[in-house]
Amino acid sequence: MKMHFVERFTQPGEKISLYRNGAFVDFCRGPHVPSTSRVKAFKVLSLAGAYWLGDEKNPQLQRLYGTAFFNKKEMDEHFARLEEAARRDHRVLGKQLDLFSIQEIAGAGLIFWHPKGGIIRKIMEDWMREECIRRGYDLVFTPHVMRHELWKISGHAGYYAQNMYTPMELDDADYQLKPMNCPGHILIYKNTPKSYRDLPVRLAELGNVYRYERSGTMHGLLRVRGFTQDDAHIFCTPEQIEDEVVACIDFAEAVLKTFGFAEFKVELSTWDPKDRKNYAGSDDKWSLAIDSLEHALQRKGIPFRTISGEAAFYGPKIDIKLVDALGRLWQLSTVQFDFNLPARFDLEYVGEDGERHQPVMVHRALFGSVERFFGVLIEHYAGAFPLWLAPMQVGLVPISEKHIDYAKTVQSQLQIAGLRVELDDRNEKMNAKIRDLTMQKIPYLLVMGDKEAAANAVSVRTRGKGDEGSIPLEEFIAKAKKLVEEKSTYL
RNA sequence: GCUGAUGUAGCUCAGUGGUAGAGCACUCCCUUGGUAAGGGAGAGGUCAUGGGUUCAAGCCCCAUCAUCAGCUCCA
Repeated sequence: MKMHFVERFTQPGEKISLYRNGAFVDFCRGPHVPSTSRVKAFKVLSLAGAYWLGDEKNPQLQRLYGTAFFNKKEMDEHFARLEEAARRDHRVLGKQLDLFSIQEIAGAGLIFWHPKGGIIRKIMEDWMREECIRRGYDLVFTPHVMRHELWKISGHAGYYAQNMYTPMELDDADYQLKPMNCPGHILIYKNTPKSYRDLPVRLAELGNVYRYERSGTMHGLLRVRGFTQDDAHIFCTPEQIEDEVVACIDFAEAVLKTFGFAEFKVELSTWDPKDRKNYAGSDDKWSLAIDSLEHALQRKGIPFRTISGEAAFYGPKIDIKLVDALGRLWQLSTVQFDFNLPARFDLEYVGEDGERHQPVMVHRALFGSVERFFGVLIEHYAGAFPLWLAPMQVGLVPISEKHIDYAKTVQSQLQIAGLRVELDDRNEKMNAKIRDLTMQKIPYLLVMGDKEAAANAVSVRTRGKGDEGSIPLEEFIAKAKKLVEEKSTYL
């Protein structure tokens, strides 16, 4: 193995390096620790296969993973972080909190949203749809299966075929599940002639797409075979691009802020002009698009990293990576140019000059995938959702059977106020009810006995704070409604 | 897809060739309790699926499916 590198790096004029630890001499770019005595804390982590030179066509080697630190404290902190991440694992929390499941009998990578996950999804989707309408998008719905002919025109049947479910034959035609929503939106755009006065046309859809993922690649909600994109396509004139991109970034910021993510990083992926032949679209279009994206980011005053050669073949893009509660990065939102599809579908609009022009198309997804966003959300909050998102917002704990009637009147008043309530009327001691509901991470538990029933009050136990004493029911309702209204992350 | 591991009750897991187990959850009974687990009884299993070896398989062998840790690829 080392001979491969010796041969590769020992061309005339090339500098090579050798490292020595005691009797062990290694041919390596380095650096190595000067002495193994510097390594005060280390641990073997795992054993796994890895492809020779990272290419799956090459044979696999056994790779032994380990980690080392200058002292025990640093190592302990590292493992504490890993444990914290494991404790927040959305797959584990999804089971404990009964949010979603994946069923072997139904197939890998296909998500079942249970009632408690479903209500969160409904809140996410309602918010997204209303926000789209407020921001000038039109909502559309497109079919889940469409004829193979369409995917040939869009080019997916060619360059995306490995990721698509195979066609199903029906009458005289082959139909295929959609891996993307773009062609559907394009057909709606094309259905009527467009004037420059109609632009920009912004079509949005929470579209279910299906992609074949290789068997070893699925991971909970984060990598699946069927998912929902909060997808939109904006058809506009070249002059409108910059404003549209700024609006998309504003929108993305609003999404992240609303769902509790304070931090994010932005990357601008551009082409590599030296590799010209690998990109569709004219030079003019590329430089206009890259300039627009850059100007938009500068106008927003957002710091970003430009990565050349990372663009899709059909256009440059902005990727927004959010930073979660543990400092991990997640790629979700994306704003992409597409020079390919407007040409393939021969899109046009009539300009001020009375001539036909080709519109520019921007593709954007903010949650990215509703499933993945939900997975990240679960881990970010460790399952302790803010009040407006919590599937069960209030848990009711009658102290004894005598207080169940009062608890029912409290329940109906909370429900009338629009709150999601769980009444624990089991034949259990109060302590057991508090424990069980606490483990469900319910934001508020209301304990009620003789004193509360007499005063039309509730004893409030707030998640993470404990017993906060009795207050009038009306007061609690007003407070809870306000926090929901504000989408507060505090209780 | 590849390498390695795993798959037993709703959940978490024990069981290493000879009658399938525990805790929690569930049902019923007793208990009516003031801020994180009261007590008792009961019910619950094609031991992932399909083959094979054996007098006998949850356990050994093969294949398939799924999951996990990685690799590779992505929203």
